[in-house]
Amino acid sequence: MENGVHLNTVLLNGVHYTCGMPRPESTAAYARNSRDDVIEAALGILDQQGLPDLTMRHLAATLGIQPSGLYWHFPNKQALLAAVSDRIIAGARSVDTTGRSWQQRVQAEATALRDALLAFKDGAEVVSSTLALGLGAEGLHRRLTGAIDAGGFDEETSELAAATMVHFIVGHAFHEQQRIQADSLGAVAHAHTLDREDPAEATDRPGAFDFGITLLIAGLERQGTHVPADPASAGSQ
Amino acid sequence: MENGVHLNTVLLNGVHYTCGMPRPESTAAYARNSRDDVIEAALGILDQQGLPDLTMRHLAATLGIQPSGLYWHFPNKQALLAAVSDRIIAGARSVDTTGRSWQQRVQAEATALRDALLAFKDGAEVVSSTLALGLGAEGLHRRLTGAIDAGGFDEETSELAAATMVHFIVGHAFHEQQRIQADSLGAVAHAHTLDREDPAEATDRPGAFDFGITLLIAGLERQGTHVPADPASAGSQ
DNA sequence: ACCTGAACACCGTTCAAGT
DNA sequence: ACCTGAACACCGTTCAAGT
Repeated sequence: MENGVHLNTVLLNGVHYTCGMPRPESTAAYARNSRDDVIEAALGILDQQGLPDLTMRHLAATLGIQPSGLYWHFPNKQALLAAVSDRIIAGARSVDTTGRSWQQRVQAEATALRDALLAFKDGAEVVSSTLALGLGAEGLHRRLTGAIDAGGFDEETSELAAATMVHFIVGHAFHEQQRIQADSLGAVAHAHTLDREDPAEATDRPGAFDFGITLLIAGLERQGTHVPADPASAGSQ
Repeated sequence: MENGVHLNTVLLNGVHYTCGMPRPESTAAYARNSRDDVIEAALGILDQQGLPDLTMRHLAATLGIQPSGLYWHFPNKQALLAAVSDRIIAGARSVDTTGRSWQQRVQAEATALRDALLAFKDGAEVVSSTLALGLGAEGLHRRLTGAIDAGGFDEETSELAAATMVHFIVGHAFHEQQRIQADSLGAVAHAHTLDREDPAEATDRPGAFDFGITLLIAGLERQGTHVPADPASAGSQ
């Protein structure tokens, strides 16, 4: 793959790499990517090839640098994925609040966040791993708590309900994205092998997402503002 | 690692490997594991080392065979993990149904399933990936739909509600397990760096799980038996 | 400030062959 | 029935050094 032409090293040897100068006509021996360039390239690979192909080596090749060069921008791959996650979440469209009930607002926020996860291939999986690890992607929580707060619940209720919704939103999107991929891969292969009774198949009917969110909102409406901590729960022990 | 002593190949050369015979005193040149042995060993590694150490090579070494030997038992690693997932779910304790409301039953089933996920290190992550992929772990769905059905809901409602709960249960357990691990690793390191305001930290207070399940049950109680398909939902388009 | 070059210590999977 | 041996095509990460 190396092109045999001689590099312009003679020119480069005389450069004073005055550090402050931003992108000096890009006459450099290597790519000189910014941290943002790296994230953008990662999002590109993610969307067009998927998470399995988002390797440090592949990403580096896309940027025209060596794999080790990435470690100047990020301490490790997890940190890179956290930055990618934040970008995916930040891409969620903003919701028009004016004149809407808190229920409508929660529905709209949840849908916007789900759409953001679905906008990138394997987006839900990336965000899932990132927020399980406790890195980034707090935008999910923030927007949902904000919407629920409008219902006048106490802070604890809002946060717990938001956390419940986050798990559902991400889990549902993850599941749906995998199903899309499985369908596109095995569409022809399994086309006439359809003796369908798989319970996982029942989940993907349209409206499953809206149903879940509606269920949680209905739960909040019924609970009111009190936190259920009574021993009547048939719970853990 | 190879011990220099001579193998008992002389004895082995005379063997008629009559295929039906089960475990013939185990006088064999190699380990002769059953498929079940492999799953058991995988569960052992998972529980004591965690998912990152559950590699085909490590697993093979534990069983005393070559990595390639595993591919006689399973077509690939995903299939192995699916079998491991099924085992984890099957380990959920059974719930005493007698004289309990459907709400209590749902709570108990959900708790039993969560406990099963938490019983093995990284159990939630393994099950999460498996059921996202659409392989196995349907035990989760089955038990929850069974419990919800007792509330007299129509089949569609039961299944959608169960799917919602599955996402919450797995997501919550995943999150909690990662937090446990992060705490155990960085307990000393971050002990006096605690200027806490992380919203993810607010999630892990005890009762967050019960809250989520209670919220979903309350939602079901309010929804009754009708499926919300009216255009009043502030949903996706 | 941003990257190279080279190495280290790994992966999952295939396949012919052995017993 | 259950596994070996050897190979293929990869991984993430470190670190001294270069410009």
